[in-house]
Amino acid sequence: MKKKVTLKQIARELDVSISTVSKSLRNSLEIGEETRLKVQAFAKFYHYKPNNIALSLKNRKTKTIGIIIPEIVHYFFSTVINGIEQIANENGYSVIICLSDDSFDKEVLNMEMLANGSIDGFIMSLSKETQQKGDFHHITEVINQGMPVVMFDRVTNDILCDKVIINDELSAYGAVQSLIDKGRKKIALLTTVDYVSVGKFRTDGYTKALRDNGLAFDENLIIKIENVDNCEITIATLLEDKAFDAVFAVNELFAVTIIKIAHKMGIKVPEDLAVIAFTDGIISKYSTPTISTVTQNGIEMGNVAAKILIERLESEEKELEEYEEEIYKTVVIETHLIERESTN
Amino acid sequence: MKKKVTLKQIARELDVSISTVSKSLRNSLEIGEETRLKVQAFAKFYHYKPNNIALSLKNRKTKTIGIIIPEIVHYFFSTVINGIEQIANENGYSVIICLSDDSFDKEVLNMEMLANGSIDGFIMSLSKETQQKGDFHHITEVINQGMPVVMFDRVTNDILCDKVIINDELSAYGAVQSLIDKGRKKIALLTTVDYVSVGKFRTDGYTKALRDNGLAFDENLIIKIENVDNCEITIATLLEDKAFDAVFAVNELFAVTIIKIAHKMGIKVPEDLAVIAFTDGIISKYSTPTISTVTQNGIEMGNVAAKILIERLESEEKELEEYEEEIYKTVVIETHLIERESTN
DNA sequence: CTGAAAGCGCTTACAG
DNA sequence: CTGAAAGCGCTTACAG
Repeated sequence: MKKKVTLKQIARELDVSISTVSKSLRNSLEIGEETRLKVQAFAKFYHYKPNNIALSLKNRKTKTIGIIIPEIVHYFFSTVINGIEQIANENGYSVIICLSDDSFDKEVLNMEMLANGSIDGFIMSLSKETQQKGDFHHITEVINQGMPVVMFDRVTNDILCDKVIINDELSAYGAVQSLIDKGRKKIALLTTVDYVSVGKFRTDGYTKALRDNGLAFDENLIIKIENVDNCEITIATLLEDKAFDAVFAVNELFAVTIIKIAHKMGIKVPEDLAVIAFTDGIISKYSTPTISTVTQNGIEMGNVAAKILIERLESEEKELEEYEEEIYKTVVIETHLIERESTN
Repeated sequence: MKKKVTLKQIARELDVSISTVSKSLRNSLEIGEETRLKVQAFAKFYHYKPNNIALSLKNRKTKTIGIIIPEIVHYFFSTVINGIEQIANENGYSVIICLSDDSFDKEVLNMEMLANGSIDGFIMSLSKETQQKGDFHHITEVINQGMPVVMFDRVTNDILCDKVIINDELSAYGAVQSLIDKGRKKIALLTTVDYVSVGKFRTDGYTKALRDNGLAFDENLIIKIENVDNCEITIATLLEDKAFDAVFAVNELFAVTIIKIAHKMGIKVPEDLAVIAFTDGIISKYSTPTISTVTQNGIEMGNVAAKILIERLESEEKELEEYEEEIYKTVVIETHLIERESTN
């Protein structure tokens, strides 16, 4: 068990000062070539690597990014993490991930934990509960301390910071329009209870598309699902009545659920019922029939979020404390429609 | 922009020494009550929180766990992370996650990066490439430095450390047996090229189940898939010949693929073809028909892995360097069969 | 060309 | 009861 070697040990071993070792390893020309090479050879032999923690303390930056997301077992979020990780690694950053489990308290706790020096900046997506409460003090606080925050997907207008989002309303509009273009007239909306920002915007897009196309808006065709495992009867009743010939689901889980119910009832998708879903994931790709979706490019969201954060981090170094007004940007990532079997 | 407050600032403000502040905040009875309360009140008011990095450096432990996995966009691994995170948080640890992308080089890089003081111990699952190469020097090195490693799922016998696995062979055996119990005679195996340890074990279980039941082993019924997007013809040909009436797939992606091909050809699942898959995930649950699977309880694997690691971390503190032989354990997590529509 | 000193933010054994 | 000192592992401005 050979413990990691430190500058101190190398110094003692080689009978020089710690400063000399440090400078040699950083290739300072202050140090004579002979000594420098000797130290470097020795360090290499013992696999010397500087201690990250010591560097962090000294430099007052950790070269790590904190990510806080509601859920990791969720294709979209995993995808975003992938995107962040990619850019982070390219720039010599690590990522430390905390899950809020959609709980306000966990989100606060995790942020406080990470904010105490462990990371240089945050990339986060709000928990449902946080959106519900509308309490963002923990985020304000972190920002006030000078730690940059980039929000993605589930963001809020109440916080001034960089944001990476998609245009939920417009994308929903496009999805519904595509159904209309295929001649569907009675389009239902399968949505959640609406305190989550994105759910609301998607509903808005749906409503607008109907209106712009002169289609009647029918309150009864807005189906709010609280619990997926428990919505079969409601949906079955509506299907029974042939109340609609197409459905726009705000997520793929809802989409596959209605497809399965329809299947059981002998209703054919897409012939009798066209289905389109928001958020492209694993389910849509492998469902039978495969499901048309609006893709949220998670990788790209992650990439962009990481780039913005890192840029801010690195620029801070120079213009330290220049009191120009902070100018935050909101980047809108393009979505697009993937047409699959469910809309034929 | 009020930067985080430090002990030093509090000390200056209150005109006492840094030591006094530190002790007061840690409630040392060395300090007089009056001073202690005064300091505490002040600290509270300014939201003082100790700097994690400084603590890490001082204590020579970071209270964070490094996780290295091949892929995060993969239900099983996300699930394990969830399990780890849960236990970690309960014990005041954070997790820092790195992805190897199934690349040996990235795995090595990430390990070296984290090993330089950023974390106290590893939980990891080997990348495919690492398993292929059989090169584990990076892991040995970390262990030699005294940093505990817990491996899960994709492990190797070449490294002595704690492990959390399932019994792949036995579980595969069980899955195949269940098909036999339902009267299936010609059972195909849908598998990968076999350098990944678990793939091999699952194949062994398949073979053994056939043998124990006196069923003929037919080389032609072992279908090795290199690329899922590209296997349709092979499978279709075999299906055409009615070469088999059941299939055991080593993952759910293969299972859903064969179901879709069968569906196209008018072959009924489960009537004409029963399908069972290894690893329960999102796809199996929402496929049509839903797919019977062997579940790998990722949450539990994560829980157990985290518990083992933390226990080792905390026990190290006491018996520091007691040179008793390290005794490593391998925990086998129970799997079980979830019967769904695909095996009726 | 080399090294002692100060410092990043903290803790703790030791003096007083 | 309070504080100065040493130290975790490093870097760098400053002496010599």
